Amino acid sequence: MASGRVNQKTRTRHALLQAAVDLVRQGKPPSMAEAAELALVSAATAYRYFPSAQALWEEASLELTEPWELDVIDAAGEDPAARLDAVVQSIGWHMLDEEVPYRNLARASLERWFREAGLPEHERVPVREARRMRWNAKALEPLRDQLPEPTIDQLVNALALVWGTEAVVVLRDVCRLDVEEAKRVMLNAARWMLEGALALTSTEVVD
Amino acid sequence: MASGRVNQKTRTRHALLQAAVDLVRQGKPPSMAEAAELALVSAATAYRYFPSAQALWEEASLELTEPWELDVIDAAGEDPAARLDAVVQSIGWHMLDEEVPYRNLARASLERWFREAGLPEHERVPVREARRMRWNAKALEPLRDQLPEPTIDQLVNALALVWGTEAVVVLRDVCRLDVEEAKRVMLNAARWMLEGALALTSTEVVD
DNA sequence: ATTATGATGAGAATATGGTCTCACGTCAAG
DNA sequence: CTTGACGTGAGACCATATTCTCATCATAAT
Repeated sequence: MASGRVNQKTRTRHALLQAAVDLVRQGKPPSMAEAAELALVSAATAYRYFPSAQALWEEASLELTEPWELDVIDAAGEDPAARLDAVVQSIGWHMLDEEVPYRNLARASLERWFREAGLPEHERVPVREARRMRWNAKALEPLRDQLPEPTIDQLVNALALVWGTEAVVVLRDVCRLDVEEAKRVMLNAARWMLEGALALTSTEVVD
Repeated sequence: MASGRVNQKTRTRHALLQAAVDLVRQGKPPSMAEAAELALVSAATAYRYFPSAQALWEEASLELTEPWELDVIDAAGEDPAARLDAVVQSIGWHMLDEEVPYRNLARASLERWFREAGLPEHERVPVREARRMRWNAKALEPLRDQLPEPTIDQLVNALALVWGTEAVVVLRDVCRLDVEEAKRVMLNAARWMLEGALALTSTEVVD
């Protein structure tokens, strides 16, 4: 027996998570009290399942994230540009359509940096698992024999600048674009970045 | 008479700000109490000058920001690439060297977005004054007659993705690069973006 | 130097986020 | 069906951030 009363526990957990998901959707700030109330659970119990409102919000946001499959890329063919387009148009654009949860994740990781800033190197949580990098790498696979290894690595990193949560924040808050304009810029930025890398690769690179 | 006792007030204000600046430099989390103590001022007084610890920290971070002059750009000559390099190498790289205050500003503006998310359109603070855009626009001025207006606008926005606070966060946290690698990628990303825009401008643009 | 104005300090008061305690009721193994 | 382990609720409790109150003291104008 794992430990009696498994159903009860998963039920409460789901109720809490679901409540948090609803609140996140509404852009509400993290609040254990509010989530607990909505989940018809006492605050004390809520804290037994999630260490803090932040944590709950973060998990709820993750819940609102699409579980993209790497297939989209291969489905786009062998042309790196087309593959990159596919990534940006599916994931990148989706982020622009669903800003809130992604902003939550961005905030969470930023906050974590400050919290752990002064701490010893060990005793740190695996901050972010950069899914983004995998997508970029996968999209650029066909370039393996056209570009030198280090250039590809740099390009993968550079593309991480162009689409993703932070890009959403930049395009919306800094550039003050509406969602449609932001999508256009994001896509063009990705295309330009790739094209530029291909064009400049022979000449100057690095500082 | 503006309102007696002006000196006294500016003195306390400066003391507080200076204390906060020191604490920000050390990466300390916002704390009115700590800043007040360091400034030899009571907490109550501190709150008379700044509405919250967050606000004080934000202003202190702004203080640690370099007051860059647009001159750097013209000094780089007429070549857009060189002008862009100048911007990235001065401002962008500086941000990588002085992460803390910039991260503070990023966090502050992100938090503000959430705080004001549910609010009526009016009653909002002018969130961010995008200095970044001005720099990019200025750097690209020589392109005025080579590229169509809308393309330049898009490029200005796209470049905002490549260098700036959010770019610092991406390169350091998501890509997990050390400062030197991050500098190289940031510079190359900017160069690629420009080159790509020049190369693709005639063919496909926008979605 | 005197004084009225207004800045300040100390600490009480409030709000909020999170922890702890313990009595209660329920689920599941027997 | 019984029963004991275990999840839960209610509220006390603590810590921190911000506000309030009022007495005190410094400063600028006289």
